[in-house]
Amino acid sequence: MDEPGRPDVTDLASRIGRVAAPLRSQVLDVLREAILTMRFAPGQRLVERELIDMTGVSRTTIREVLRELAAEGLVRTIPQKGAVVVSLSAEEAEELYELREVLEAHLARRFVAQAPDSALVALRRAFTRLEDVVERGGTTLDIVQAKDLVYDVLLDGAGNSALRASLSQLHARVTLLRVGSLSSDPGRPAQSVAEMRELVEAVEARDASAASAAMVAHVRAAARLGIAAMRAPATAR
Amino acid sequence: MDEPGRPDVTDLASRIGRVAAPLRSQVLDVLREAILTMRFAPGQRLVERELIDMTGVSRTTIREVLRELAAEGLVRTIPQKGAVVVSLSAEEAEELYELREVLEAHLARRFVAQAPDSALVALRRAFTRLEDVVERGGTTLDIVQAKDLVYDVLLDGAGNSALRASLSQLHARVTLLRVGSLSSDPGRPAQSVAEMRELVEAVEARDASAASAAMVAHVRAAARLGIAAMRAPATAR
DNA sequence: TACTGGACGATTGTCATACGTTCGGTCATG
DNA sequence: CATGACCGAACGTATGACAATCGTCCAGTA
Repeated sequence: MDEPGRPDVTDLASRIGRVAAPLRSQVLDVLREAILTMRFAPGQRLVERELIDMTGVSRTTIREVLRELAAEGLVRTIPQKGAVVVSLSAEEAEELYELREVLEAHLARRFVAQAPDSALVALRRAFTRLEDVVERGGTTLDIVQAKDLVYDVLLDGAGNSALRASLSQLHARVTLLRVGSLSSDPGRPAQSVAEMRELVEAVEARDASAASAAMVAHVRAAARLGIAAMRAPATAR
Repeated sequence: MDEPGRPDVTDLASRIGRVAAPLRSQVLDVLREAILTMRFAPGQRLVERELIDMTGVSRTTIREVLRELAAEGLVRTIPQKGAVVVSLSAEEAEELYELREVLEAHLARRFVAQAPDSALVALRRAFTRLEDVVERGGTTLDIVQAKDLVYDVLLDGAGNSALRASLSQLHARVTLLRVGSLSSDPGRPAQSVAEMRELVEAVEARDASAASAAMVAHVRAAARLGIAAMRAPATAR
């Protein structure tokens, strides 16, 4: 793949070409972020006019972004009423966690089966970072980010972009609960780290079944808390 | 479910409310259909102006639809160049089939585990229909539709809408190959039916493992042909 | 008082138009 | 033949407009 004597053109292209980031995608990122960090609460209406004032872009752009968010499953578009931030029912939450279980179990297997050694190193590094953040009591946001990084490494190593796409979408939707579940129980982050340690060690031992099992255990634990936390506060509907 | 003495309000609502089907969603359906039936070939550019002339709707609407198609993974939007019908590389095809394998194996298990008897009946009926269509040599489109019906029953019975959403998206993307793989080999449809018969019988025997295995076998067989067919004609890229 | 009916404002759905920017190809020129 | 200026096509974004719809408030009536 590499041509040693020549400068890496690909890298140049990615650096130069991207100065012109489509305005639309920037807005998309901002709004997605706002939803996932609960700056927009589930159930909240996203009125076009307000988004326009908020972002400074035209209605055209806003509307296109809302379509994308809808297709990603982060907002629901009610005819003649507009976009509303998705709020999950307990049932839907269970369904999502069930899917995560299946996909992440596969992710673990895939990673063990075919990740190069460099990916193992990266995984250990990302996990250590997660440990650090949790130990020194980072904010929920910090923890989530560190965790996302771990997943990122896993997805890279698994080398299946379709899996990445599906899981990313799933994670985004589950995140609408995860913030709640992580912050609800002070002991959860540490527990979560312990679960991931199981995973990392199984992976390093190249034990696919153990890794898969550890991942399933992790998702199940998250699911238990996530769903419990959601049944309790009775999110109106 | 039925209240014999009273008119069915739900039905009325679904009949009346839907007269005002958002124009946008109609266009979305039409374009999606056109892509999945290869009326738009993979790699083909979708020029906004042409779509406008073709559908009679405004550019605004067309663009919003294109955003949704992009988020669904059916078109790719190249900055400053516009929408292009996705064309899968052999690698991506393999990734998609791998995912299908995982998700459909789970689908089979879920169905066995929790589908009500009525779903079993529906499954048998849908499968019989598929048999019929294949036996009397229906068109590729007929076969695909009959098969989609089988999957629909399976997804209904599994009762996980998130799984349905993920698999639907996957199927849509795989369909960009499937038409080719089904029509390439005259014996394939019959073989495919045989594989599904395994599945149906395993399901009827309430044997989750067998059902899952049958499903995996089915997907693998489809994958083998689909990928082979795609490496052969060298789809330009 | 409670209910019906209608007016009104807010917001979405859709359209038409406009303009700067970028990409790709043509064509003249050295 | 290669280079660079030129030009048209198409996209990205913005603006303004108007009908249709939904929710709400208010007045009139039983």
